[in-house]
Amino acid sequence: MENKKENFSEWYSEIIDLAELSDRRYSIKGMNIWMPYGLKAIHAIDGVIRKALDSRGFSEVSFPLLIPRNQLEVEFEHFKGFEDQLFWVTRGGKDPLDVELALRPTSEVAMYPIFSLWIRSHANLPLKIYQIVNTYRHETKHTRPFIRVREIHFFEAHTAHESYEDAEKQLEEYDRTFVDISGKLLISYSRHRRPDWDKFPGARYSIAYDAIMPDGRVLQIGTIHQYGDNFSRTYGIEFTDEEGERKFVHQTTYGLSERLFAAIIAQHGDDKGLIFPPEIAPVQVVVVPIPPLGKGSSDFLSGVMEILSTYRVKLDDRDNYTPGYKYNDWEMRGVPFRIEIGMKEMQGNFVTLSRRTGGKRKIPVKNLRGEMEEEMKLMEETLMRRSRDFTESRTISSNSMDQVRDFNGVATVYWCGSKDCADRIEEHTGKSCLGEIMGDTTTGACIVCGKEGRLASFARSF
RNA sequence: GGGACCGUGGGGUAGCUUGGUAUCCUACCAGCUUGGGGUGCUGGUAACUUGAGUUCAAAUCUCAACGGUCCCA
Repeated sequence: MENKKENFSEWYSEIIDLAELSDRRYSIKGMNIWMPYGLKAIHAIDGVIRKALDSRGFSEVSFPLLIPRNQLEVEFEHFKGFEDQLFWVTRGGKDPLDVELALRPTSEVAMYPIFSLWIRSHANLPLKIYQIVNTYRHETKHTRPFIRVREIHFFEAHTAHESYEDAEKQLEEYDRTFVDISGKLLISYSRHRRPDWDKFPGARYSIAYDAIMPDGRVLQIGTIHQYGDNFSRTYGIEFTDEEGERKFVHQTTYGLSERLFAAIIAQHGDDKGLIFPPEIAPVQVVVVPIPPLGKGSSDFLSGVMEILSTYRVKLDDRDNYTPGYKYNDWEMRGVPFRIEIGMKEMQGNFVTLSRRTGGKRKIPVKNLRGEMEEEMKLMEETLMRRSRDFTESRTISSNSMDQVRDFNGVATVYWCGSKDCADRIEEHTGKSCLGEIMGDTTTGACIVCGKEGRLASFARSF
């Protein structure tokens, strides 16, 4: 393996290749193949997201992929934001289409005309739906698996509310949702209110979740948007309130994507390869038999497999590979736990458990079920702590432009909020403005102009 | 948008300057061997992005297309 800290880019593409997460050899740039192992992982991530949303009253839907041009061009600001990245379907068979169809870059425009049919009265509100679908953006920049692709494995929640205040409360619920999700994926992140010039096209304002990667750059792994009534006025999404008055709904969205997977790979992996959080590991425990085993081995092995059957467990009984090869192979693939079973284990009626994060111990077979549960929890704690420590090590607060420039990571500074000052900082440091840090209430002198400002982050980003 | 570089078996590469037999590693297949941290040996399959040009002869030189990478805005 490449050294992860020294050359993240190479490490990243090498591990995706070796662990068989994604095949990049498809002939369209930025459109990769989900291989079985990678697909299992992203489906598990989907599962974590579904659980977090379903438990909060969201319902899953699925809208069509194609959006007619006329429907798209109605909301000008939104359209303009995506215009340069749209894929178009222009023909049906040999004949040109009367109305050209765009592949959704996101689904506001597909959904909202239908929202106006679904929503009649306050009794229909709040409307809370989500979908997990592919979206399409014609990226021209450097594409890389899970980070920048043209066919995106996308998650989007959409809500509609009676009032702006209700919509604001929804944003807080999204935050709690993301605490749940990131707590299972064990990734650390920070929250920023994106500057006005960088908000989602059509939004009142946008909040982003940013994760730091090993090379010090930042990856936006999630966004929440307050739309107010920007879209409902355009698409005529009205309801009758309790007083019989017609009003426009206030809307929000919440977007996540396969970039979560990228963050997991990046924040947990090491020089041996991947480390999967137990919750989403395609294989949680691998059992490696160590020959020669002798009599009774199949009973012993199947007994252990039975005890572990509540987990995603795999018995590696390939006989053309040595145990050492298998250790390295499964470690590279990020399996959290390995159980070794040889003659010694069979005679002593125990197993040897090895953690991907380091350390081995012997566990009597009769205690295995309970101990495994404990070990899973411990592993989660270890990975979460590592991820937080890592993020902390890549973050500084500073009041020196040179230090902001030279630090390889995220620098937080006081910033007055003006575009001019952000431009000055970006120019001097090569880092771009992520926006004000959410939840921080301190104030200080802007690093550029000296006026009162709030704490904001600057970093190179993907 | 501007510039630079690169396309050789599944992956990574040598060869290109000076035109002629395509190298090595890895992966894969078969067999034997081995097995508590990437066993070893033997044999085998498999490649010059595409098109045009120059030439007796092109991976190599020229032009174009397509694909990719990196840097700058």
